[in-house]
Amino acid sequence: MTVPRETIAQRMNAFGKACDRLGIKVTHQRMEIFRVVISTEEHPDAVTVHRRVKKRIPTVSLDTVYRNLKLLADHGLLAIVGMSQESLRFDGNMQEHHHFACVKCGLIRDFSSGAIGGLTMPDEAKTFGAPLSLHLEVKGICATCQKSAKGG
Amino acid sequence: MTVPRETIAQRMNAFGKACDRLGIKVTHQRMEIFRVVISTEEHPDAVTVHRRVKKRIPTVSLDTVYRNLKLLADHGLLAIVGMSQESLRFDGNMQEHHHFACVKCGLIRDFSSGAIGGLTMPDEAKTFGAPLSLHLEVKGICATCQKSAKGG
DNA sequence: GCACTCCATAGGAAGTATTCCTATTTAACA
DNA sequence: TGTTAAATAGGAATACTTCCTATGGAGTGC
Repeated sequence: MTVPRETIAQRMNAFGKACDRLGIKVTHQRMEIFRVVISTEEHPDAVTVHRRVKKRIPTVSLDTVYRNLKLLADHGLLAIVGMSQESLRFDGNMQEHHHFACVKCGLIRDFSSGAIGGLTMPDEAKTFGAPLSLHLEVKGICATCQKSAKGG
Repeated sequence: MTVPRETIAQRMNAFGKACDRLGIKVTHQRMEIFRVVISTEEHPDAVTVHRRVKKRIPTVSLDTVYRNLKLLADHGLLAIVGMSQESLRFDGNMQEHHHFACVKCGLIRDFSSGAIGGLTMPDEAKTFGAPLSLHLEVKGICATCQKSAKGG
């Protein structure tokens, strides 16, 4: 349930190299923020990360935590769970369906899939409690954003 | 791409009946809020819903929109997309994995699944743009919340 | 029609979450 | 060390959501 010490050490090592490769500085704050996130399986929010980083760096600001979490997510070192930076979205389609979500503009579209229609609840999900629903979440770039990227 | 007029009419009809069944009043505001959400496939946020409802009911308040969207979601007439009312969550696990999310307490846990490991991108998802990633989102009640529900 | 009751609403205030602004600090590198 | 561009702290500003409370309105019994 906890992340092994050696796994963390390995990833901290890889982190330094990744920063060099990406041309971003390896600051004390940045390292500790990354360490907090990879050291837990509980998917903390920014305020939680901030609280934990403050134990080592009491003056770290919340803005720095946000800035770095987003930067690291942009570079693929972390992931943002759920809809990124969006407000709540509402869906009037109550039939079983899946989602395509554009990571650029936040567009969300429903689809249903013949091939995936008969998806069954994986046993692994049952170990956490009682599953209620199951759907696919596809992230990608929507056609509109693809076009505007070419244009720009 | 747009929702057919008759589908909307049918669902508005069913909406009235559902409200009666649930013992909640069919107010003008509530009807228009519902109508806005079922009339589009774009998964609007609360502010967008508010803006559209105001075209018909200029004095409608944002609070009313929020209150009703949540009420209708609670009763299963609408769905909330993504993590409900939560702040951003960060994930240090960059291997392919799926999520179990507790709808009560917001707990999120990763799992990987042998059975679902070889999931392939459904063709339907490609019609919206370029898919980048694919994962399962399981919603349910975690073991802890199950226990406390029994206790209470 | 009138009073009563309860649910729903408007509008603004309050509470969170996130981002912006800018003077200062610091990592990286010669 | 000195230089420089990137990064930071801390507070202000913004955005999103919920709370508070007086008011409104539908249904019920009279």
